[in-house]
Amino acid sequence: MEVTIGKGEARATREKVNSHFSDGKKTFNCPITNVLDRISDKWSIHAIITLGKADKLRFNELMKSIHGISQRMLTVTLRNLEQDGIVTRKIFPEIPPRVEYQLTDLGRSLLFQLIQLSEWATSNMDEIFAAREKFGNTNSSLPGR
Amino acid sequence: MEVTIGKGEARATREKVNSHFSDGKKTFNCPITNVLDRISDKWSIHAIITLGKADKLRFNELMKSIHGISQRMLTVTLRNLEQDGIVTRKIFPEIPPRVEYQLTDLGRSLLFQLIQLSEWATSNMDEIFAAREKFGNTNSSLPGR
DNA sequence: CCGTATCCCGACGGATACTG
DNA sequence: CAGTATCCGTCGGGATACGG
Repeated sequence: MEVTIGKGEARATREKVNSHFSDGKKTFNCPITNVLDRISDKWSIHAIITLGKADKLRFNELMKSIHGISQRMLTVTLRNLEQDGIVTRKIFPEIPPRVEYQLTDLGRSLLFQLIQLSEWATSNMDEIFAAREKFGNTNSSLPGR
Repeated sequence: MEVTIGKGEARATREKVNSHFSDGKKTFNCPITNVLDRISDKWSIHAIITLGKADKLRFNELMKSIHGISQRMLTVTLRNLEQDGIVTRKIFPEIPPRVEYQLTDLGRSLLFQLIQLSEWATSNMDEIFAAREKFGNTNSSLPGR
């Protein structure tokens, strides 16, 4: 068992959560709805982490690095991230054209959070797969989404 | 500016990312694709954090706490979380029936990550809204998804 | 090379009605 | 109370073709 949060810490954790979400106003203008839903699409996390691995990347380099993404979705994803101030888009007026994408400071601070999340996912993947199989279902990997 | 990662730390961060993602096998059996995509749906994060706030919750209590969720989607979301070993579902054979949902240890360790993410979102929401407006678009809050 | 413009399908998820 | 069952609209996102 990889989980390190003991039974006794459950209450403390709950209090910590409450202290950050009990405000009615914040619930209305919800950070999850307004911010996290934006990066919960199919490709944003991949794009951010890929950019985090390499500093600057060109469009085609991103295409090759993010396995399975289409040209259209890469464009859409990058535009959203740019709009949210998470990546910058620098155009070099050359022929053939070159465009470099790079995380902003804001983007890198988000990257830091996503790394944590990914590490969690990596550490607990086996346990989750086991749980899925135990549940009675067949194919545990490659869920439809 | 809320961002605390300095320019000089960018390289160090990149190395840290690489050390966790450079393995070809892990990229193939990708933790993001296999685990995070699962909780990237419309309601999972809300459900997990809501359960984190209250220890045990009944079905209707979750309905009331998660603003806007439908009966169907709450059921679907909880089943997925249960299947992944993130929540437990305890049925009390009474009349009227009672069902209590609670985070598992695995769920609470995930909750911890999601809190961090939410805190990030809360801290940087203003900056993101500002970036969205600056981009030239109108409504910055309440994106369609 | 780096996109945009269309077309289109499949799923996500809401609304509603019904059951143990 | 805690769900299922069904219907159905919306839109995320893939494939393809074209443009600067």
